[in-house]
Amino acid sequence: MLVTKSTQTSPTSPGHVLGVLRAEGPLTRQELQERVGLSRVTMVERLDVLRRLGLVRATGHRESSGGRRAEVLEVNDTGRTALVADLGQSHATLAVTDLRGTVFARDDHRLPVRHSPRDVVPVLLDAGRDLLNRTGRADTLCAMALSVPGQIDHERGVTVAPPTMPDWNGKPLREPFADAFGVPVLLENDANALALGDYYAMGRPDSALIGVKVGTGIGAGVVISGRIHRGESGSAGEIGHMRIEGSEQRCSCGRRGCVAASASGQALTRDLRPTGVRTLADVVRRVGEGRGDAVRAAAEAGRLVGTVVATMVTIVNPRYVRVGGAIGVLPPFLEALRRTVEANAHASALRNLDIEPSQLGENGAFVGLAGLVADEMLAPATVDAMVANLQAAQPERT
Amino acid sequence: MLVTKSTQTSPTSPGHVLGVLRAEGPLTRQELQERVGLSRVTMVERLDVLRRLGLVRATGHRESSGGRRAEVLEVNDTGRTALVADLGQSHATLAVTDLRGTVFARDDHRLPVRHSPRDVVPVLLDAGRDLLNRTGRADTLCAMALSVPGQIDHERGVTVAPPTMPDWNGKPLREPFADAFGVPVLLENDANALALGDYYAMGRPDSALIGVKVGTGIGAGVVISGRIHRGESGSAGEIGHMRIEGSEQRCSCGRRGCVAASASGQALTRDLRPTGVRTLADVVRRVGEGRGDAVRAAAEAGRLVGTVVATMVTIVNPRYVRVGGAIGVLPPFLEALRRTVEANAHASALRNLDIEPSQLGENGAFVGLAGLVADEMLAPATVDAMVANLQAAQPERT
DNA sequence: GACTTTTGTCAGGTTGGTTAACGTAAGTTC
DNA sequence: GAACTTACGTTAACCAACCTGACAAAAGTC
Repeated sequence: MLVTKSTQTSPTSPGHVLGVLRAEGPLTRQELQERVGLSRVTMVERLDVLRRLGLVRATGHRESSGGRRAEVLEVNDTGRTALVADLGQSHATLAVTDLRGTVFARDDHRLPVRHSPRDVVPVLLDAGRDLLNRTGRADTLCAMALSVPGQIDHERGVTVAPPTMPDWNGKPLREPFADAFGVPVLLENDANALALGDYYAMGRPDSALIGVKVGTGIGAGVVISGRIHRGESGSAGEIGHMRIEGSEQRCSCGRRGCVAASASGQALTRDLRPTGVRTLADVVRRVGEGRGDAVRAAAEAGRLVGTVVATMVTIVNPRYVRVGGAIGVLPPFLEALRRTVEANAHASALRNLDIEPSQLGENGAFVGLAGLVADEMLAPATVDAMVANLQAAQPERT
Repeated sequence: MLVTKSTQTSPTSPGHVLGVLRAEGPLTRQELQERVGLSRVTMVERLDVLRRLGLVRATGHRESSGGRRAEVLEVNDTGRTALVADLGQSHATLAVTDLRGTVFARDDHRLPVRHSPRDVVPVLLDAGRDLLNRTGRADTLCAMALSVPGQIDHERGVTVAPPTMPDWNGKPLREPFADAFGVPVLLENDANALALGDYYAMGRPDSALIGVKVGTGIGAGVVISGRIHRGESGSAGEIGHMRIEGSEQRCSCGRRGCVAASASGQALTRDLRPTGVRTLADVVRRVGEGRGDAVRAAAEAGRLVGTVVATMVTIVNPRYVRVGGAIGVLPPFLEALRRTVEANAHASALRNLDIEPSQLGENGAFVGLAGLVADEMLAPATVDAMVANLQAAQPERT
């Protein structure tokens, strides 16, 4: 009898109460009442339901104002579990997290460069099951989220033309995982996931945030009003394969003159090959060691990406820019990018602008994906549906 | 007793019913019922209220399916009046419109290039009063909307640092008009107003739209989810004063190398001065006549703006680009812009892209401003407040 | 004229919230 | 420890909003 009827979410429903608590941070019952506009009696009922679902919890007390202290409530985002995975051109990383992005366990896999879903999916399924068992959190699993390079067709649940992963084009990605784990599967572009990670890590501000990822490839994600802007064909922010004027550099996507052909990790590896570089890790190491040719190459890449980011900043006028990826966080790259943005962007867009490296290191995508799961599972409509199911299961309680 | 209490808009309130009707187009009562989820009895009550407020009207009938024909209802966006004004560097145009953007009367004023609010505002007040009287629509006036070049501080209701209108910086713009006409005053950037005009003219699609305006200056507006994206300091889309690399052209804003310094109407007028051009109108005329030097200059400007628009398209991935302004609609400019975008933008962002000249000609900004007024006055919360006032005025009806 | 469909209205019932009152828990002040 | 204050939970009576069902009129078709 798990019929999830389409629940109409009213501005007084439990889901909405949870939404207010989620948006306005830890609150006492009284504060919640005022903000939602419910009576004390009804609020007790709402919170009772939410607590039975494990969605809210007490976190402490306000100071006494002469009597009993008020209990402070917050959304319980550590009780449910997400299985998240970050899939790249040469790696696949899984993690088990809670809805806040805390990583309980992770598992890194190296993959051949031209891997195919047939090889990789079974590996991910096994590794996911294993991770869930090891952490003992299999029973609280509520969703899975997966980040991949390239655009995603969210309606069909497939990746579209990932330039460097041709075998993945059009392959169904949701079904195998949904079938194996019995939970919904969310998909997101890798740069978008990273941008969301930094956004959530900032505490979900109202302001817009641009996340730039420069690793093997180049991508960006734009967070507006707390959500990734995806655009008409899901390619919003895919700045890697725009052309820069005057360049004829051949790109791995088949065209010429792309930004990624000159400024990506792949391009740097190629350009520094005469100096003995073989892998992206070599580039990173040499820049870290301060080797002149590597530093200059990173700075030039930062300048190139910076011209594009300057336009992004002028168009979107965000509060935050966060730069991640193996190349993106290198100081010479970031400094050149920052200087270029400051020289080229519209003056007033620079006034409240804050360009920093991504704060999250290796777990950036995981935090983003976990937040995506949280937004999905803690959305008013989802919560109200859970409440309806709960009450269908326990029709009368005496 | 016109106390407008802060009305909580429930998903069954009159305001919400109107919102559904507005979003889903003309509907019969039955169709509305299904979509809103109300019983017939209640829907009759809702529609009664909305009709008494003059907010819905019948527009015709469905074909009979064997019995009485169903009446088709739609939002009445012609009953209320907006006073809209478009303020530029050398002109001020007022119009009286309905909420759909139909222009009943307009009035053009030429202004000195370095005008100040002290001179212009009284002129606008007089002209506005006159227009309202002439059209006989003064009694249905519900709001005023004003578009100006430069950024707007929406909280304070002032323009911020309009580069070419220094006397307007920080001057209160809402108060004088609000006091004179006794209605709310909305402010919007001129390029944003034009973008909104084209957006509304397309029937408010779900897709994103970028509006580019190239007249005396250069600006752009980004419409996402039916709303202008304004950004952190209200300068989103202000592409005119970003720097293009390699240019040292002095700009009217005081800096060097701005896009507007090379590709705006002002820049074209300057560059073509040796050939006898004096005004922007001269440029337009000569391009229309096919004069080689003017055509080449327009095409080069289109190419320059196109490089920026290519980045915009890649970042935002919109469904529509609309190019307006005196220069923007010139075929050589538009063609060069289109070619540059198609050469430089991300391939998949080009797939569903539709680049056309702005459809609205001289009235573009008016349509945008009228739509802005409509969104404000027909918003659920506003409507519910009107209903509350109506019922406070007529407490019991027998 | 008989039938069908849409629209309006009345009346009674259900639901989901309200206020009011009481009781308990957990603090502070003297 | 007693008196007071504030927070929290529960019950009961109440009330407004919306629903269902029944009836009727209007406006079509066959």
